[in-house]
Amino acid sequence: MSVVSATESVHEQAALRLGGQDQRYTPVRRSLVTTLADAGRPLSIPEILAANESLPQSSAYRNVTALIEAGVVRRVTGVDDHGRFELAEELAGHHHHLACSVCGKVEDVAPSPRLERAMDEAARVVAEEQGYQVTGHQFDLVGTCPTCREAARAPTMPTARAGRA
Amino acid sequence: MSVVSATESVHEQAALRLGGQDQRYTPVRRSLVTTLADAGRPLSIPEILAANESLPQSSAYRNVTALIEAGVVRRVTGVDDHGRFELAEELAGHHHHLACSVCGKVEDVAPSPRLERAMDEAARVVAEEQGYQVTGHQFDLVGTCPTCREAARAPTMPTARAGRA
DNA sequence: TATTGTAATGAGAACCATTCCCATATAGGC
DNA sequence: GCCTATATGGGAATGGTTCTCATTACAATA
Repeated sequence: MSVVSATESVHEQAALRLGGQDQRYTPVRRSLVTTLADAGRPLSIPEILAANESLPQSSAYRNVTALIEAGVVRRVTGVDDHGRFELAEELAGHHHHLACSVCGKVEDVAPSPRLERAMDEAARVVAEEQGYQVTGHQFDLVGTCPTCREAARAPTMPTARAGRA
Repeated sequence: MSVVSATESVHEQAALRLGGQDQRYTPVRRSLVTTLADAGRPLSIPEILAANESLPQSSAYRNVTALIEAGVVRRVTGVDDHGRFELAEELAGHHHHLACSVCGKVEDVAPSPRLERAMDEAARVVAEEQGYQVTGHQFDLVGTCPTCREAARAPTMPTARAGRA
């Protein structure tokens, strides 16, 4: 559960975890990990494709899934139609998210000790009361990013959707 | 921002909010609100349809969207492929969620004052540091529900998906 | 270095939750 | 009752994600 921060160690960890499942750390997978590490925030598949010109969509989806199964990458639920992906906490460190409800962009937020303590306590209480085995938590802030606040004059309003997450 | 708890008031509020947008509080919409109020946890469209035998899927989606636009219903992002819906906080009260990562079911969790204070503080800090206008927060616990823990012997493992939220 | 088995790749088809379309039905206001 | 606007519901369309399959790259072994 130790947090590894140097970029090289991220690749080592990824190779190790894939190897543990008889899977290879191929160039495509390495570039995916690099892209996610460099971004420092959860990326959607379109964002990943934009950062990797020649990467086919099907390879992006397939390899992101492979990395999830190996525990290298984690799926993040955002506010728009796209799933977003980031390095697993063991590789990128524990943190939270700040999502823009207008454009869907998601930023990383550093956790505070006080908040973490309060959340752990809440998890304990709930585990007891409802009989769940609590494995993790997610704290997301929702707001409007500076860019979208700026653009708020031009009436490009956020659309209410029943739709996909 | 006052919390209305009696079921009748929920309908009054719903009618009021729809009326404010020149929309009608029709029988279909009333039954949707009743279903969500009775459930006491966020429901997916399939769950809503199961509770309303004769309701066409298209009407469920269309009216959930109408209720979202009127501020009666809120969309919740869960851990599986389905969007989930619950009454807006002004109607159902502020609370958090506990999602089962195996079957996707979501339960409501009562908030604790200490946790709320910590989260508000976190929101303030982030608003300052990143220039966002923070409009809300979401705290979700993830775990395994008693049913799925029981079933964990039979190897019906949760599937890793890049997929839809 | 040829061989062989296994996993990865990429193009496109398939899938399916969600949205859109349109003809019909219903609710209020006159 | 009539008129107009909104709601309904069946089904088609949309589009993000997943699946299929023929091909290619890799690793180990001889």
